[in-house]
Amino acid sequence: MNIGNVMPQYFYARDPAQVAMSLLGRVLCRVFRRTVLVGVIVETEAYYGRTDPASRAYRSSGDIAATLYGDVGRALIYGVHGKWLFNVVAHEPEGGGGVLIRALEPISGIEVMKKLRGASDLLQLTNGPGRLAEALGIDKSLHKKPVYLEDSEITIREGREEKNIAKGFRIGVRKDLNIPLRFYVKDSKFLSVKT
DNA sequence: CGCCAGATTGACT
DNA sequence: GTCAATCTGGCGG
Repeated sequence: MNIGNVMPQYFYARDPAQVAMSLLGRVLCRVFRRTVLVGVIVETEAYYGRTDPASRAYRSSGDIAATLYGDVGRALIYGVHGKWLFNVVAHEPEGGGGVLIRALEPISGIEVMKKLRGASDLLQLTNGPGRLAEALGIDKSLHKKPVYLEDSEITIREGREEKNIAKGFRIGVRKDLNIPLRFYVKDSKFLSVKT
């Protein structure tokens, strides 16, 4: 598979929902101790800024909120329930927001992913935000790193443009907005929840 | 400084 | 179906 060049920074300078949709079929590429770990993005969620009750920027002015309103195309690593979640900052010039990567289809470096996860089932390696972070060795040390630079430890690449897209409401969110902000590749076997 | 909730997961009844 | 481990930021004392 041709994983292509990195997506340029301006790719992320749009409405988070647009970016979340456009990221499906793209490739997440992580360089971890000389090994390249690669997966195709099959599930994403969009989050907004202060107007979104589910967003960490809803009522905070800390580092995470500042990052959500800062440079687009940077990783936002956030810990919940002891797991790390991987997001990319994406928003229009005057706004704030980001995209949560929720599931991948493993492509390369699968043996290393299995070792990092302590699991052997291919379908269970990267089918959830906490799981894919563990499988790719993602932790807070990648916080704020650009994903649009060729020599970055973590990058997002062209891959392909996915057309078979389905929508739904966000997973695990207590106070969701009234619009569907979860996007996934219909019929993928690697989703975080079955629908 | 202590307490609590949360964009989760895996083990167990 | 239930439940608790585990980590960070926000908020009250």
